[in-house]
Amino acid sequence: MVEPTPLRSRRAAPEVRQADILDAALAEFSEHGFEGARMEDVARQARVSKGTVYLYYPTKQALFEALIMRDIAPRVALASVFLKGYDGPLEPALMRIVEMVGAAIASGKLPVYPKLLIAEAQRFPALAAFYRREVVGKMLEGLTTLFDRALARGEISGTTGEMAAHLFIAPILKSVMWQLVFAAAEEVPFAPEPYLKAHVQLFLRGLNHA
Amino acid sequence: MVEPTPLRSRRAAPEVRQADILDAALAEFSEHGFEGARMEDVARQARVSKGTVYLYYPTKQALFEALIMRDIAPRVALASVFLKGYDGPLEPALMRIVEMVGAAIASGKLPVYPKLLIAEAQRFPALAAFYRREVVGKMLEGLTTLFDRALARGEISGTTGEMAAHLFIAPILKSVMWQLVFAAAEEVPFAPEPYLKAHVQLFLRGLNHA
Amino acid sequence: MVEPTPLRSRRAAPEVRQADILDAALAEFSEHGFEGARMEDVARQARVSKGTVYLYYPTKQALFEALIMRDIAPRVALASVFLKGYDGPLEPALMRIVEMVGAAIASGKLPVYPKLLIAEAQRFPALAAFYRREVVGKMLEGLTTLFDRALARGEISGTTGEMAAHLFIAPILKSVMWQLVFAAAEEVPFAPEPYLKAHVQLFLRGLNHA
Amino acid sequence: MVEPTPLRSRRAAPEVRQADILDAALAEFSEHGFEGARMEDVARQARVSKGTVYLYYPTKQALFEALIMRDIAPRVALASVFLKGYDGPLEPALMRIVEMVGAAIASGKLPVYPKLLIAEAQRFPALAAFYRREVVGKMLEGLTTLFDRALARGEISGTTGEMAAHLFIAPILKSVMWQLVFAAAEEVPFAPEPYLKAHVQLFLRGLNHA
DNA sequence: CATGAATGAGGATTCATTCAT
DNA sequence: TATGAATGAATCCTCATTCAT
Repeated sequence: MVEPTPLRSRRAAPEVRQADILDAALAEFSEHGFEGARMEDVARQARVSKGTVYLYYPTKQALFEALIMRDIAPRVALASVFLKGYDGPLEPALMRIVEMVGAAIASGKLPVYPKLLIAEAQRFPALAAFYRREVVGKMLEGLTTLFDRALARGEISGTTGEMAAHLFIAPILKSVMWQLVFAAAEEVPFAPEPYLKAHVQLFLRGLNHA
Repeated sequence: MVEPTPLRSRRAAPEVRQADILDAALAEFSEHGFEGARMEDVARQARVSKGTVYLYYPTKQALFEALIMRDIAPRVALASVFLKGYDGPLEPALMRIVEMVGAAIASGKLPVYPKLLIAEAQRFPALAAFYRREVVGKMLEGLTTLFDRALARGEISGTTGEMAAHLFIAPILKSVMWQLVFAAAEEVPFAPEPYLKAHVQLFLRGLNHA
Repeated sequence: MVEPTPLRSRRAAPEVRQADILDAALAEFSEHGFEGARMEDVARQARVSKGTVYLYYPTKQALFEALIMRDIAPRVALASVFLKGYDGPLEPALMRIVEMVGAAIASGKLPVYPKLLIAEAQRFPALAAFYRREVVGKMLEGLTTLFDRALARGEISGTTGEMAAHLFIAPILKSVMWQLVFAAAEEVPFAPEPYLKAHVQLFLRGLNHA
Repeated sequence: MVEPTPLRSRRAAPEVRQADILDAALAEFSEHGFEGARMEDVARQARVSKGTVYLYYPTKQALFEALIMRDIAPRVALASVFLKGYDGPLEPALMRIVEMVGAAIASGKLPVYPKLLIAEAQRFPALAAFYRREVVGKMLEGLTTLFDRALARGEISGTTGEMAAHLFIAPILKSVMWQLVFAAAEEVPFAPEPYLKAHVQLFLRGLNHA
């Protein structure tokens, strides 16, 4: 007598469902943090039942980790390939990087992963370690290679490639955090693009850029 | 029905109790974040009963806010006085600042407030606004004054005081976050002192420091 | 972390569970009043878990209101139909009414709603208004119709139908309250039947009943 | 160093304090019922400390009982003396009674004891018994005497004095409850005076009043 | 595979009562 | 006597997780 009215065609491919679930999880974790996110809301937003979420991800923590894994690996791979393959002059590369970050911030599609990681690192040391190794590590490696080559070419001088990499990313991190934390509280929003471009210029000058 | 077993002499000065409670709250919020912290644990760590915590702070959120307020006001005042009163050469001032940050990181007594703020900003917009205005704003003001004077003296050039202030703090923020997020995950801990000193030197060179 | 021990077969019809829960709520509210009733006890008595109660009734107040609604609507409808459809002589109708009340009191199955309403009216003005309108109002309407017809027939005289209705119910209310309040305190229980029958006779004589 | 600023002269006579406390208790119990009333609010309203309340009344229940005792004894005594001493014609006496009740209702100073009793009788059987015996019992005794004398005089007939007493008070009880429960919910407030006067007339006619 | 009703441990908050001062 | 800070048992409600269907 009861006629179930599936909200979607009864069988979407499992990959599709998993993607929906992770999308929903991203939205919920972003908005409420790990503790604050409710599995029920994830399920509803993914248009599946609570049980289905548990079918693919046995715990809330597993869902969180899967989310991080999914979204980060391809981006890191892309960036890493770009950085390691690049052998041109430094300035355009750095400019391109900060332009991408600036555009991401401006578009409002800023990934909330850094914020989530900062907030939840203590709760999930394994996750922090993973992020440190696979994300931050890979990115720093790529940047270090970039700067090492520039040093070898004599394009810059006065530090090591690794140090340069660490120094270079600091204002990027600051811009991202600023946006994530203070966006709502700022009367006059702090524009990241001019800031990041000034950073590149000052940074290169500091490195005796030819 | 109630059989009280005083955990300590019935009368410590209320200020002492409040301080104990806030200390305990700092520890618990730092370790578990806002959601994860349990009022019961705060009470236990402060060696008072749950009821006593509520005697002074009517809600968990009020406790959180009181904590932020207590620890931040005096530090900001101190730093602000120093920065606005200072009129000497730039380099020693910047070095002193990064040395203090480096020492704080090394001592393990790093304040967790930035991390807490980043994690909870969305939940407490008012708190984020307060922090933006009273802490970050005051510090940036002080630094802006510092750089403006150096610009006026011709000690540096090529940017504005405000931009310089924003650029200067980025690696400090990165160091602090790095420590708070990755400390446990690092095989070889990233030493902040050399990094911050290199930052100052590169930064000043970038500003055409005389 | 959760180890469910189903207290009954996992699937009773939801209507059955809701009925069980409302039955349990009636018992608990009757015995302890609104504040005194514990959701846990309601759940235990309904042989479901606390969570299940909240599944159907999101708050204690919602449970209370649902309870009132469930039990009152059908009774009022029945009584109202009877009263409005009746067009015979007055005395047998009034006698039948007081006999039903007397039987309810004697059977111990006296509905506690009037008592609950009196106790909680201040806390739930909306509920009091509902009760006034849907229960008391409908009953008085029915009785008013009854007396108006008797007046029109010349069977009684000397007042209005509405006044007669209000006067007629007073001893019924008193009997019910008496039972609910003093039942346990009475050495010699006050028998409601003779009282209510005397009421009808005296009442009709007062109305110049032919 | 701390200079206590007593809210009143340090030592008011204990009787005065007790009276203040009971006044406050009446207000709080009336508004919130037994469970809902908070000892702290009673203390604040009586302008004493919580400890002082407990000095005179060891528990909340004791306070509640003391309150009932204080306010009821004298009123009952007064009414009882009046009723037992009265030997005049019935109608003026009954009219005087209903006028007093009507005035009390109209003045808004309706005593909330009946409502409190109804709400809390189950929780405090001893209190219900006391009320039944000392208040209701004494009042009914007085009324019974009144009606018995009228019967003896042949002023009325057709029932017993006790039955008449019970029947007479029903509309009074109804009026009081009506006011306490429905006052806020009524668009057109039900006026008790005409109702009660109609009651007396109909009641006496029913008793074959000469 | 998918569902969603059911579970119950957990945690924030309240408040009657105590007792050192 | 009088105070009010301190206590902690009690209770409402939430939500991650389970499992019968």
